[in-house]
Amino acid sequence: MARLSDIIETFLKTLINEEEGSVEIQRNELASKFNCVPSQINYVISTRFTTDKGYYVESRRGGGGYISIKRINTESAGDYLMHIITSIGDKISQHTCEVFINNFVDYNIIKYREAMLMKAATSDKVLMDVPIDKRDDVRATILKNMLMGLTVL
Amino acid sequence: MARLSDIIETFLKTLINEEEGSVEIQRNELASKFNCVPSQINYVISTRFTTDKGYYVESRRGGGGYISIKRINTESAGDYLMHIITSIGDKISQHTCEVFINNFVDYNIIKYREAMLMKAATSDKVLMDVPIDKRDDVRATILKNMLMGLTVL
DNA sequence: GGGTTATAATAGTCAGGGATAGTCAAAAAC
DNA sequence: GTTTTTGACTATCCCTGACTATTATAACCC
Repeated sequence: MARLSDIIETFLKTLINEEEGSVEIQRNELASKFNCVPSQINYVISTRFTTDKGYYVESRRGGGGYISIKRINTESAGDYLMHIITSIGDKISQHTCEVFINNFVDYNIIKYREAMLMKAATSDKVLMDVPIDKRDDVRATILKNMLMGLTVL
Repeated sequence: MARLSDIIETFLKTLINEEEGSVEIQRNELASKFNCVPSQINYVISTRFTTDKGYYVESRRGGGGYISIKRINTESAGDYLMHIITSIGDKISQHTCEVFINNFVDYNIIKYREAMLMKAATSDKVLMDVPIDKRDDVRATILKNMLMGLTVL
């Protein structure tokens, strides 16, 4: 019962690693390789290869069309973190928060144990005593403050 | 006749033992195995597989959704951490919290960066939006949950 | 040849259906 | 009175397909 979208995601990420950061595909070709409708490729890309997750996607229609995916260069983790910090608004849901944290791990910005700490500090479970209308605010504050702490190092 | 929730609890714990610490289930499937409504699975998990009891739960909805339960590793530093966790009361001031964290670093339980994260997540600055009479409770919860996270592995 | 138009070859969008899991409060059981 | 059980309602995720948009190239006309 493996989800096809996950398989395609993994396939693309492997390709990106092999190609050192970028890959160019043809939508229909990839779709037929995985026996799915072409639009599922769009679905995978729009849910897994977003800017927030550190990817840059370009495409072109018509004859010789293509989709190219590039991993954003994260040489200076500090800059990337600052970018993320400023992009986080005043509120953030637990889910979105986890997505961010998982990405930091993917990009080797934080370690697994650090991710566990961050998730533990921003889970709904931990914020039970915070009024529900304030919960996402507190979470955003905690997350941003932890990230700020990392940029200092 | 034992209560159904207890039976399901035992079943899951047996599975976790067989699978060496973790198990992945489908909510509806498990519910139909025990002839109960799916939400009873949620009840069992939220009452028997809590962080306090040493479990870590993740899930995903939609096609191919699942619920995964992991038992927290209680070996090595885990025992010491568990001891600390139980010694922390329901409330803790920012100052006491920092003393704890500094000690963890001194005793090589956590690294410097991890300490930064923990302090960032438990500072008064970050808990501004939490009603003052709840602040020390939330801080204690966050601290304990972060420490629990470290015992997972 | 140069410009215009038709055709084929792509990719994008969006709304809907099905498959899960989550929440919450009432009812039932203990 | 507390814990367990239930079910209606909600939220989320994946997959599909019809319809649209864009691009390159071939065909056509002058």
